[in-house]
Amino acid sequence: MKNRKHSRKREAILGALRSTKTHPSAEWIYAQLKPLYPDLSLGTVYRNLSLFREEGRIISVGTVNGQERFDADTSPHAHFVCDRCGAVIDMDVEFAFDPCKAASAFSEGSIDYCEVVCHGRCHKCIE
Amino acid sequence: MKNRKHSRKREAILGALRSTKTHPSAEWIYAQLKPLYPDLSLGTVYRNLSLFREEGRIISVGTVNGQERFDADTSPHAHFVCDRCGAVIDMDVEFAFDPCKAASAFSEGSIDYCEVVCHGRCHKCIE
DNA sequence: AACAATAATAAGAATTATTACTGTTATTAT
DNA sequence: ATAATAACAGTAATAATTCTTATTATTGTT
Repeated sequence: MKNRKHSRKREAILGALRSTKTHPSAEWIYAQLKPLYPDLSLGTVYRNLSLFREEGRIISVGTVNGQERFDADTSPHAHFVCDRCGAVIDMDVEFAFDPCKAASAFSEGSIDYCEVVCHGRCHKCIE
Repeated sequence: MKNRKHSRKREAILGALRSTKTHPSAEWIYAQLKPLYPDLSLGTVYRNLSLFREEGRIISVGTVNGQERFDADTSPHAHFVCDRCGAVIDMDVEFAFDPCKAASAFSEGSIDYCEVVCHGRCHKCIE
């Protein structure tokens, strides 16, 4: 969009997010990449994640335990959050509706996108 | 439930949340009550909101601009968030489904509750 | 009413996630 | 090549929330 220059680290950040389905935090991505890019700065991770989100290349899944979680899969799909361990899991459940369409009757504003987040306990935490 | 003593301030905090449909933050509730209870502490608001949530008497609507937002209406209903001004509005839209039921097929954990949040721009911000 | 037991609170320090700033480096265009 | 500027590291700053401790309020019991 803007005069954006190429950057190896930026690529790596997006790549790291795309390589996982764990919906990680900025901190997690930083920890993953730090060994590969020893002079990587946490601020760079935050800044680039913000850029990606502004561009619509990634989405925010919301905040879990005070940390924002991201997803490189921008297709509409629901998420499950384990309120005990903080895991965020994609829900392959087929929702029999599209929240955005269902909400088109909403008269108090214009809707860009919708999130569906279910909370509970994951398998590992139930046992 | 517990050995919980009665407290005027705790009542006031819940009352303040119940008195509005703006889904306020802890800070907002604090600002509302401070004139009435000059020795009210922000920490008290946070602590009691946490208690209410643990008891299921209120719900968290999520984080908007870094601040958690609360709702005293615990019945399942969707929310709209204006990404420009941060307003949180109840959606009276009748969802033609119950996310919790729709998600009962989810096999990776047990679901306690679901949230549906739509993002966009409110009327005031569109003009 | 006085009293002990203990829950609730105020105040502020501490923690933690995120953002802003500054000087340097890397990338692109000329 | 070199000039223009985006991107960066490193650090400082900010802001929301939680934690700690001494004090106060509430409740049940004399």
